[in-house]
Amino acid sequence: MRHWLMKSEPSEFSIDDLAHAKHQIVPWFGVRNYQARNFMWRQMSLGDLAFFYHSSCPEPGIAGIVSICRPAYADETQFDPDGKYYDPKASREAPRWFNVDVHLVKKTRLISLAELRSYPQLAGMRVLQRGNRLSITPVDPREWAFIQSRLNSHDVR
DNA sequence: GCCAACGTTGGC
DNA sequence: GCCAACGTTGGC
Repeated sequence: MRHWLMKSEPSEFSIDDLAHAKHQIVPWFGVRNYQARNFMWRQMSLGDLAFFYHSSCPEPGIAGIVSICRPAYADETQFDPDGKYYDPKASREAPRWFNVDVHLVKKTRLISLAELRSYPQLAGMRVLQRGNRLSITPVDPREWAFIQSRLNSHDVR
């Protein structure tokens, strides 16, 4: 099982939106970057866990945990000529973009970007690297475990 | 709003 | 295949 971090702009789709979604399951549609697509398409498996990260907002950071509950399939939004995710080069016979479905495991306290940066144990995290823009990144098992320990601790922050 | 970093596009 | 121009991301 692998671990991931998946970014979403809360103004587009937040952890609370997921909490209120039917069955707390949504397709992770709209990814239009090949590297991120390939992670979903080629490497994500049923049961993988991911941090749900809020980006481009007043308080960026980890806001929850989700599980991958359906492996990659063609992203429906690429076929909608009226939608903002339409891709004229994609067809049903040869789809370009794929998405998984994610299921809410739990909301967590917000672990802010600043807090993540404060831990030397996380210095190698992709999401903390300068210039990182990738919306889906793998998370090292040790980094995953460390963040879990911060979520479980009763430290006041 | 600014700007650094990065990905994509398209002319050659 | 190169690379300049352009668009997007995302923190600040």
